Amino acid sequence: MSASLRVQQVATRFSVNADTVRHYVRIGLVQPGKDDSGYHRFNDEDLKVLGFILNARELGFTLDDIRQLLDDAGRGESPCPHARELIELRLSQARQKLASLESLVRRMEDATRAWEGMPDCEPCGEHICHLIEGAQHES
Amino acid sequence: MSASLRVQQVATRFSVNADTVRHYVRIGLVQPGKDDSGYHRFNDEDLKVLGFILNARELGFTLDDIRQLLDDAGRGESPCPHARELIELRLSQARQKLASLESLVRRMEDATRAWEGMPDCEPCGEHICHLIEGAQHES
DNA sequence: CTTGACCTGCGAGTAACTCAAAGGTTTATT
DNA sequence: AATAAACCTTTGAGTTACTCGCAGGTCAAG
Repeated sequence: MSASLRVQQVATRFSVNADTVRHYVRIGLVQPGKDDSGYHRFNDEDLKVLGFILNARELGFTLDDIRQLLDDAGRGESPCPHARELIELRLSQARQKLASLESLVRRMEDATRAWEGMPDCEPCGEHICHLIEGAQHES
Repeated sequence: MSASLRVQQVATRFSVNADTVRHYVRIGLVQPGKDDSGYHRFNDEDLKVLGFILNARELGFTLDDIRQLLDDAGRGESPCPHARELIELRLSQARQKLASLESLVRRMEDATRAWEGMPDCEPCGEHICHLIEGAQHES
């Protein structure tokens, strides 16, 4: 039906960088065939796989997770149980990262607020930067 | 005054991995002297620098930022103006990352909730994993 | 004098791209 | 037809901040 596409066309269709597509090809997540001159040709199946990858990526799966899910499907098994396990893991990791990022942002905001009323320090040999070295006492 | 310390002792004092300290030495952020047998010896100055590094790291500065601040101080200039600029940059980046992480977590939570009522899919050739492929329509 | 706990420098692995180099192909223009 | 622009290929390396492993040197205790 639809003609096979080359890398740039695929990338445009999915709104991603062509190098991203090439990356997935390089690590074997998608394995498009090649035409006579050695160019990759993405058929409907390849496009489906690529769409799946991008979708899963949006849900926080790692490329390694995605490889496992594709392997499951490739072996004729349902990837769903695996997907449920993995998203639980990735979600808990994402929540941890979120919490630590939130506290980082808070520290940074506290510091910038505190620094507003402070003068720049002149090199005194005592400390390297009193703004930074003083920041540890807040919060 | 205080005796010079070796890597492991320094690491313990600052509650970090010894390899982290070695990493900072390797990339030249701290430059402790060496004793006769080639072991690094951290004197008070080195400890001050290391403390500064760890402090700045807690405030979201990158190691490259920290290198610049140390260079400023090493040239006898006040690192403070630089520190104010850099933290503004890093804070805005952190906020962006936070926002995208928040939306990721939301997507993941939405997906897991939606998946609770859905059966695992049997391989049908139509899709790879309907859980994941169906997720794009939510939110 | 051997064991164990330290230390050294160096190379490589992590995640997911992104960029560049060197060269081949196709398409459009002159 | 010649040439230039816009593709494509493979491969290697750079990004961040460690972390681990290796091969081998050093030092204190039993």
